[in-house]
Amino acid sequence: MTKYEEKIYNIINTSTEHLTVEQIYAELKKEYPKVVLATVYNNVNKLWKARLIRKVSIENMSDRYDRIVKHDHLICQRCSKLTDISFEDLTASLREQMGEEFLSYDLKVFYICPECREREKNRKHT
Amino acid sequence: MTKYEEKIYNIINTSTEHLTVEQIYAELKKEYPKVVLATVYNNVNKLWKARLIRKVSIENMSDRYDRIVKHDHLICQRCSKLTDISFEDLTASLREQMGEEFLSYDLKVFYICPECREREKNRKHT
DNA sequence: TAAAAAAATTAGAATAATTCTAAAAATGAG
DNA sequence: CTCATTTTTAGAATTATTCTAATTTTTTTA
Repeated sequence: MTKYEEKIYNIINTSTEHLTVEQIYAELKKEYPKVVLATVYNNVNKLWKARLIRKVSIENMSDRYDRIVKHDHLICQRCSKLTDISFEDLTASLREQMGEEFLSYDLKVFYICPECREREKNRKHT
Repeated sequence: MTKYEEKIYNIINTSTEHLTVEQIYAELKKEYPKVVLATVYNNVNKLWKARLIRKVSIENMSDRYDRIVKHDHLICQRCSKLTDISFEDLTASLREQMGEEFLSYDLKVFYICPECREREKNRKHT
């Protein structure tokens, strides 16, 4: 692992958020001010291909990078806020339904977050 | 519904594939050669906001548009081929796990398609 | 139905996201 | 240390998408 690769890996793994390439770039610059955006692209792709990080694609948002530890995602349909959550593991059920071909799955659950819910409730009253 | 909106809606709903904006544009041009790409963007966004079509985002692929009818997606980890599939409905289980806040979910299942499986098997033998 | 208002479409510029290329720098093996 | 390999850099190129303002089409209404 090169120094940038390692640092980028650490940034992603210690963050509680789901970072975009731009955010990783901003973070990386604090330690290495001369680094260039293409380096971030190169390294996140390398890490992703090596399955050391996860890429999260959501409609109308740029890709985000996340720890590999298995978990699901909760997305607010109003503000697009993205939160980690763990639902009951579906592996057994999916393997049963589709056999040995099964590799992995990605589950996104949509809801309206408490903040947006509150905001909408207030709007209705006025 | 405007003529373009309707036609785009029909293209998406009668296709067995998962179309990109470019593919919809190409198809639409057959009937309306003067149409412009921005019109496709305008209309798919309008349809998507009205929840009349579905947007499918997968890592490293441009967004695709799909019929709204509830189904899951199967994605080959080798060739990225995207297929429709229906797994056991998770609504009840998710509602039980997270309560009334639950709105909907999106499940993607990864596997290696028969063609890629075959190709890899052959490669191993040589 | 004609004129006015509203909505949709167009062309093309602008922006954003990502990849590519070739040169320079860093690393590593012998 | 020296040559070969890998990584990084800078910036151009490409792709995807949005925006703007003018034009066209559709709808409303007097």
